[in-house]
Amino acid sequence: MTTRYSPQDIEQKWYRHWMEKNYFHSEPDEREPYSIVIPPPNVTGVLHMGHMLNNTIQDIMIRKARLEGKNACWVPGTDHASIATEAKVVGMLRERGIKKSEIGREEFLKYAFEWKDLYGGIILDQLKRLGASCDWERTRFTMEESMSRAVIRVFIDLYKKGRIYRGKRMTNWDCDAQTVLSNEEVIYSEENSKLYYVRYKVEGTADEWLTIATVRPETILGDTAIAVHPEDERYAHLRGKKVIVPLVNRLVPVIFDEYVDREFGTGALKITPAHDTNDYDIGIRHSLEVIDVLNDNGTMSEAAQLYIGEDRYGARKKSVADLEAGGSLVKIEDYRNKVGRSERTNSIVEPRLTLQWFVDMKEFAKVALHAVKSGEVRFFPEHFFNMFQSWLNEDNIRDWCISRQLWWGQRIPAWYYGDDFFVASTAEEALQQAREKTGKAELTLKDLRQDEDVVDTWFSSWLWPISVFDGFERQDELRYYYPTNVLVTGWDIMFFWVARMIMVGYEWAPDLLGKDFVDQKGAKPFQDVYFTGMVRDNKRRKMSKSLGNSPDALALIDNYGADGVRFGMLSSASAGNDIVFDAPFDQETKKVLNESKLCEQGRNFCNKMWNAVRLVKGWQVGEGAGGAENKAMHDLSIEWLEQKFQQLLATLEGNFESYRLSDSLIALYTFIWDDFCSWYLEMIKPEEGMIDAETMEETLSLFERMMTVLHPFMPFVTEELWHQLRERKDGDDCVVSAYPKSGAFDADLIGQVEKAKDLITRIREIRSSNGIKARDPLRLHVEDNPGARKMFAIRGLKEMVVKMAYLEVLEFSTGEVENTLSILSGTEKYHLEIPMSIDKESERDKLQKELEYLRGFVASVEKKLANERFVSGAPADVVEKERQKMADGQTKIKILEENLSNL
RNA sequence: GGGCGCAUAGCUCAGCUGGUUCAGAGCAUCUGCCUUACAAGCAGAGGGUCCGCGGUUCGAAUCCGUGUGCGCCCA
Repeated sequence: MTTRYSPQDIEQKWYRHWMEKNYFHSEPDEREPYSIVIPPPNVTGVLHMGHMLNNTIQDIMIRKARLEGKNACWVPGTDHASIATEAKVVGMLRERGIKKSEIGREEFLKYAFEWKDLYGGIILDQLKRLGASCDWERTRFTMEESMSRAVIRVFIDLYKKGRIYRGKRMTNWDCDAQTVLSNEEVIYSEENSKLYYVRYKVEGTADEWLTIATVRPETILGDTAIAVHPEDERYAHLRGKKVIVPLVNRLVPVIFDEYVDREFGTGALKITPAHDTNDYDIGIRHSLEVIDVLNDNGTMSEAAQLYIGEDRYGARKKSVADLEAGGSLVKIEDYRNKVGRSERTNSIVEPRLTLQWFVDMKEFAKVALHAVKSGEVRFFPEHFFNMFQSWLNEDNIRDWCISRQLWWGQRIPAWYYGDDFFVASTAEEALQQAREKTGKAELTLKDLRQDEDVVDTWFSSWLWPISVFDGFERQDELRYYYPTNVLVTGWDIMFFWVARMIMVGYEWAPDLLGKDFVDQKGAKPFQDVYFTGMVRDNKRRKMSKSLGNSPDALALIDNYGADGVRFGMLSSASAGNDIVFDAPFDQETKKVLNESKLCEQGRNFCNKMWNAVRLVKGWQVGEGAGGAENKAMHDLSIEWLEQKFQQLLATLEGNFESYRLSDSLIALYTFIWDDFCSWYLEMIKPEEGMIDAETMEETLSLFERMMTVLHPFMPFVTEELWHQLRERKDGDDCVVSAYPKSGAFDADLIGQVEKAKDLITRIREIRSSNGIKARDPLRLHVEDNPGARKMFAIRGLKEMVVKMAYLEVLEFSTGEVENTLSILSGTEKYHLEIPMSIDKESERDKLQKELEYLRGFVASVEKKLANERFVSGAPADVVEKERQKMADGQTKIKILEENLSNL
């Protein structure tokens, strides 16, 4: 073995081995299932920090379950990401000189699938580098045939139930992509704009004007009212009056509505129902006309009357010029406002009325809310329920616009004939319906026209926990794996994904699986939801490709190994909290360096364990090596570490229950590095390299159990060391080893050894501060008292202290020993001989300080105990603890006082 | 404007049901060590008015109120 651990070859080797052994594959059997469905990344995606965090957590949960003997199944896959993928494919075609509009739908989809086959699997391969133990045979894709069938089935089902409808709605329109965007696909940010003050003449007056302020003067062409606040005295006299819209000379009413903010601009608001969400609502309240002045592509429509065919920005310039020329422009101010842009095309989003398909969310929201409120689905951390609730409550819930003006996706199963439409799974069925409805038997397929749009990608994803098991078509697998155990996802998609999956579970699981099943196991798609935080840079910005503030995930793996990166990601990620990733920023190149102190710590940890194996494997096993004294010390060391290991297992169990994975990893790190390497191995380390067989065996046994327990967090290094430790038979791999059962532990023994460790540390401290070499033997005298007697009665403990503190002599004494430094450890008193004269002055100072602190401490405890309300009010064990503290404190004070007077 | 969250060591964060084994970890800093596993290491050390103010309590980093600063979500 080399002196340094190098992850590169080792990680590839073991991943290949695991795959060859097919360890990650799951088939239903009689074992308890443990299932997770991956939040499917976009096919267009590449691995970023968020994925690494998220998938590391899933891998930990699934590997732990596997080690515990459960039938672990982690289903991977990707979603088709309508908008993003279509944009990529259009880009690819453009490079080849092909226009989307020229080739038609079918041809386009061929190219899209071609693109997907080429690039769509990249992120999944990257997950393998991270060590993700997905069941790759089960890899799914949301545009697969059976998953698409499920989408259509659910669409039709909901339509029949009256929960999908078609309607005109104010939607976010992307003029470049010419599609509706969901709210979540629009990014709002502050931008510099202008506020134009425009005056409208009041009808029937010679020179009375009403001035409004707007950032979008081109929409004046669509104005159908001016609104003011009903209590605004400035405008009270205008009740019942009309004003003339400039440029188009349209006569529109002055209306009174409380929505208007009197403080903003002039307190008068132009109302353009076709192009503003709030205006639309006001328009409905006041029965206003809706004039849509924009075409799909962002140019002015015929209804605008002016600038027809001109794009919206050109129209803005011209309208401003014309307003000025006509004397309607009062002034222009600089202004900062929030502007919404398309996440995909960066085009400014236009609020626009369009005919769309909607899912009625009222009932769904209630069900999802109840599922979490009742505890059937548990959130970790819990406080995310607040956000969940505020989104799903009756006042805030909005119907879900599911149509997208794209080709890449499941086409909406609706066929039009004139003003009628027919929702059906096939054109033939739709034709049948059309014939019945119209009474025209002569209708043919050619008379029908299918909706051009596709459904939102999330309409595929919300079926994921069921559809990955083909649950809408056959239930054998669903019956076994459903409900899944945990969903691990970012809180940013709580609404478009988590909530909707819950809705689907409750809506369809009872039909698919039957009442008995649901009564027993629940309809929910998952038991727990673990929300991960966002990975942010040191300025607290979300790491993203567009900001360029994210280190390259794969480069990090190259630098530190997957285990190192997993450690780094996780050690700073407590549940739900955002993590600030520590990648440094190069001021000169303005680029994030692919470096990380946290990952370095993980890499160092691997190296530490690697070297521990080197040490252990370097020992020769010899009969009776070291004699009886060593044997006693070894036995104690083993016993102590075994007890601590049990304690560790109990801690881990508790942490896992509540998804405190970061705490678990830190606990393991501390145990392995400190307890095992720094203490245990040093305790048993033989002088001459010969060790007795029993100690060797115990050490190997402990080591391999540690590897199993650490395996979920750091799978590669543990597998490698598992094999370095012993010769293994085929199939005897760490990844499928047995997770140790936790049991009781002897807290008293642990406590006694901790006391001994404290004594050793104090001796080392004295060495360090007095410049005594670590290996200069010293003489230690223990003052005889029952506590010390008890401690040193433990077989092997004295030998252990002698060895770890490099003592020449350790013996009981009754009185003071000349020229010694006194040590107070626990409530025991020791005298350490040192090979130089003692600086009594500084020693006195030190003792004095310690004494002061202790007296203060004891005084506070005494005060507490003197308080009747504490003694009677506090729990008995707390009071008892305080009494013990006081007694110990008093003993210590006595010892310190003695020491002082003896100086 | 409505809501959620955060504020603890120089930095990044733990601290789950209030009780000096609770003021902690890692990194960074300082001192001494190439001690036969590991310098990607070993042995030690220093460092905090737990954001301010008020309250509840026998007792508050922890609970409540309030102020300030920051982040996010919704409008």
